[in-house]
Amino acid sequence: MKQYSAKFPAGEHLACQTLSELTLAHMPRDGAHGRVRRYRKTAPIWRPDDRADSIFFLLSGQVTVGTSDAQGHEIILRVIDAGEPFGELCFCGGPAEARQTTARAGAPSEAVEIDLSVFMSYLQESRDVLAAFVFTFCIRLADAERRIEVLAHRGAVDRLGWLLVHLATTRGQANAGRTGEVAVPVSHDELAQLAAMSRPHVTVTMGRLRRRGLVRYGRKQPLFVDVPALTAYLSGDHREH
Amino acid sequence: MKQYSAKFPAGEHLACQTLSELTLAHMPRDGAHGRVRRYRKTAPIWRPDDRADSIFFLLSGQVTVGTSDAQGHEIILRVIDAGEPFGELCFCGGPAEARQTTARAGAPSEAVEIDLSVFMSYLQESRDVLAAFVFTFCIRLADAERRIEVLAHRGAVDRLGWLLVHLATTRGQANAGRTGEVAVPVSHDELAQLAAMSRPHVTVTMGRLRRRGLVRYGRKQPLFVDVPALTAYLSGDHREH
DNA sequence: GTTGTTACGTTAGCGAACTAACATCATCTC
DNA sequence: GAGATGATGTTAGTTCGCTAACGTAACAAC
Repeated sequence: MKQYSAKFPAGEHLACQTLSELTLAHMPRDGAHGRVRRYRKTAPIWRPDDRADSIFFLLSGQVTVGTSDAQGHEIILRVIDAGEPFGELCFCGGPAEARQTTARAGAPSEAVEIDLSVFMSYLQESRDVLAAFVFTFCIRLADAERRIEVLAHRGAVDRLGWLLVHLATTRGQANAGRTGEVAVPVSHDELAQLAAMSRPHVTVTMGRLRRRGLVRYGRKQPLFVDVPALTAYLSGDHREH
Repeated sequence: MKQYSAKFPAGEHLACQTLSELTLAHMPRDGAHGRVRRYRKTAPIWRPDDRADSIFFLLSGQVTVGTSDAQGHEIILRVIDAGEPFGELCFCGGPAEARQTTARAGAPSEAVEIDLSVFMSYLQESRDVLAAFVFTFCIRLADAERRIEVLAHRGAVDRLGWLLVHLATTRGQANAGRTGEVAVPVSHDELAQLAAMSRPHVTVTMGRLRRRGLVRYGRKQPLFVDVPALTAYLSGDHREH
């Protein structure tokens, strides 16, 4: 549960030394019966019309799942990091359904593809695997609902600000620098696709947050988010003057 | 799987006479050990700071789960209809976490509340119950990602239009009238909270869709959505003139 | 070391959506 | 039926964010 360790500390959980996210380690013989595939950067892994009849585990690299609207705007639904499963929504649709989305390698990547029917038979064999699958779904649903919450904010400062808080708590890594600061490796373009705004407006809005000292970044420096300060700023009435 | 019957016809699914959404019928002795609670319209069921240490099943009525931002805008994350479980995100957070959201009765409602620890022991007892739980999560994750997709559209016509398509395929009931038309019982105010726009602008935008014959409604008549026509309109380049 | 590439930075002008306020229509309550 | 309530309809004026275009900084390839 690496990406959620900040929000869901293992120690506080119910009774769950067994509760963990689904990984390739849950598959028998380390994923035998799966096909290992390699993808170049920007290469598509599935397309909207492809059949949803398999589930993937990302071995290395990064994958984004998203769609694009009629005007050609690409939007990111979810980012997958190494070790995580993706394409898992085939579970409730069945192999006759289409993916509807596009998955694309955001960096050179390797993934194992397992047929849905094979995967389902794995699920039958162990309650632990099934429980891990539930846990993964639960975390992703919580994540998706937070994204809905973020996107529901009108106003660029709020939407982008809450997005940064969300990213910092899920994908960020604590920084050796000032306390509260978290490094978030993300480009303005990716932020635009996550916050559903234009890239130039992301730059303008980020500049506004930077001038207030809520984030820190530069042409060479990666992005640092001061989560407590940003949260306080967004929660308060920052509409004055 | 009532609300998804249109999208996920049972016949086409893998091997799943057993695959169904989690309902109170999956709980032993029809939910003994659960507390039945009654709520008046608009009464809160949980608040953001409440502990997430129980799961609910809605017996009758309707519940909305949502949040409100710093400006006081209420936004709806999800709508729960009779028979469905809610508050299930406690599963991955554990009982020490807060709900973060607000659940509110949208109509006079009855619900069964089951302690998380009791519920977890129910999950241990049957693989079918666990599988149903996975299925419910999977459907809700798919639903949440479609909501993200909807909210990522800029422009009121697109956002509201795709929201109506989404609602029609999930909550709508086929109409005896023209084919393709689906009745969707929803107010402009609720649409505003779902699409993250102001209520007046919803009315203006709905009027625009009505003039084009894509939806049909009136002061007394409920809302009918012409799904194929609306989908075609939104998919095409309707930017001309 | 010039060129291509990628990401961040900036601006002008325009169209879109919000706020705030009020009008209309139907239903419910007494 | 006289209000009260709640939902839809409408508008004026202002703010906001988009498009489109271009500028700048860092880096890689050769």
